[in-house]
Amino acid sequence: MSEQQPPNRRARLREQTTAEIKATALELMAAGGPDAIALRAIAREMGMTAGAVYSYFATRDDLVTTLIGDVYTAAVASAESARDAVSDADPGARIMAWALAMRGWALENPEGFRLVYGDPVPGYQAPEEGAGKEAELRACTGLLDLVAAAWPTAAALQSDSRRYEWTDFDPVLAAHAQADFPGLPPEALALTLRVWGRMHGLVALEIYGHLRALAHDPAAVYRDEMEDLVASLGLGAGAGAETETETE
Amino acid sequence: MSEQQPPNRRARLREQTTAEIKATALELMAAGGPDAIALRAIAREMGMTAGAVYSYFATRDDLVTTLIGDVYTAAVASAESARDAVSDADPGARIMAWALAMRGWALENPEGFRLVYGDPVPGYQAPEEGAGKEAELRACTGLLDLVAAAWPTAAALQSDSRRYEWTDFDPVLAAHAQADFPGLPPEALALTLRVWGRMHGLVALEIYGHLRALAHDPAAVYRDEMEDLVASLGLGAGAGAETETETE
DNA sequence: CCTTATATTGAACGCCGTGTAGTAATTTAA
DNA sequence: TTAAATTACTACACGGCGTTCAATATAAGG
Repeated sequence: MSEQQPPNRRARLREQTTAEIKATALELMAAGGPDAIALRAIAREMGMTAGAVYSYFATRDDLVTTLIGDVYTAAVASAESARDAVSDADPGARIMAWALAMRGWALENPEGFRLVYGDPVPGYQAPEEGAGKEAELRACTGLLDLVAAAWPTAAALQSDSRRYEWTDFDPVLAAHAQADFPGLPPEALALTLRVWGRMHGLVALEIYGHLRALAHDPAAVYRDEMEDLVASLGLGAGAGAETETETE
Repeated sequence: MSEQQPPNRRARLREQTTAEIKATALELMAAGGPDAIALRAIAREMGMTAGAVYSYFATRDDLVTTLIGDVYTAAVASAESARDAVSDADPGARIMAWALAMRGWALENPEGFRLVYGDPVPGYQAPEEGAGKEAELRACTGLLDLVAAAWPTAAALQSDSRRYEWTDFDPVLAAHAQADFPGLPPEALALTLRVWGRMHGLVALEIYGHLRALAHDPAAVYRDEMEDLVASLGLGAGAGAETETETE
């Protein structure tokens, strides 16, 4: 019970209660979907009144925004670590690792996926900036790293019918690309977004229940698709892809 | 005002009111998203009481299910007609037509897309069968037709690392494939689902606002991705792909 | 005409997010 | 230490939601 942090005891209690609110909200979400994130239910669960929550979050949407930032950040972090567990020498395997990590996270936290990539909650409007936006940018830069590593082999395989400019993209993302990968053309950024979409599509269909009724082993279909993606970048899947496929 | 149909005048009134409820629901949805589909709001708009709607739909979820069926069916029909407006002789262009029609529909009816492919409404659970399921199957068979037409050139480009059986897929879809395309292997069905996912991914990201902040011309990115898809099936985009790209 | 089925109303219940006034506790300043 | 200000919280109210139910009006069929 000895206080070690300089800040007030009050501030520590506040931080603790804030964390409990978020944790309770995530529990409710895991149990009943993003719609179950109700201030009254959270307060009830915590033995508080609904109004008390307003001392911590000005509105329910503020809480949801915070949760999106947390969940999204955790998802991206897990994808990053999965990717970095594979050697730089095998860019194809690194892409596979990222893709499988993202799908694995989505299957383990389907409600989190809905929260981040769907309509989180009735009437919610995502803010222009914040932790969620940062996590999204971090996801894109993570993918950009992968695409940049593949670019030497992928460039020749791209159709050159359409040209892009750096100004076609988000300034922050474009600046990051130019700074970290000098010589990389803006077309690589377009390819990054396409890769993102390709990784996202099957997972979104699966999480929202459109795939499970049609295919008994969505994991195999997804793996096939990702192998085709890696091949389309002129890379081999490498030896790192020898993992399970029938798992759920 | 002369009755021509044998059914009761009452039955006709019922049908008419049912249609008005659905139309009002779609208006509300277009204005405020799927969450705006509220029985009380519909009734208010129609000068009724909320309870009266229960004579037509046993529950709000029943209404939503009906709407999903209608909207999904309309979307698939528009994709089919766009596809069939292109000659059989150019399978690649037919695929492009389908993809662009689906994306166009999604951009014109973003709330409809959310209704069909997202969480339509708090706590909604999609039924196992019904018009929505039929529309989904129709979408898949429509895509299967496209993939089957591409199979002669696409087969050789597929990785043969993974084999599928017909029993890996929905029985109805598998039966349709075997009946309509004798000689087509089950791997083509897996490819169909992968194509579906690839067409869906970027659109889903765009509709839910993840792409607009990052790329100023999502249409160009999507078109690139679809051209790559067509090429990956061993097809050329053909002459039919010469349409606008900067449009919104 | 009379009985039966159906459409509709109005009120109620229990959820929800949100605001407000008042109260108790803690922090800060004097 | 005491007084003032900030903060956390409760209790209550408002309007909206889906849903149920008893009562009532209307049309259908015999």
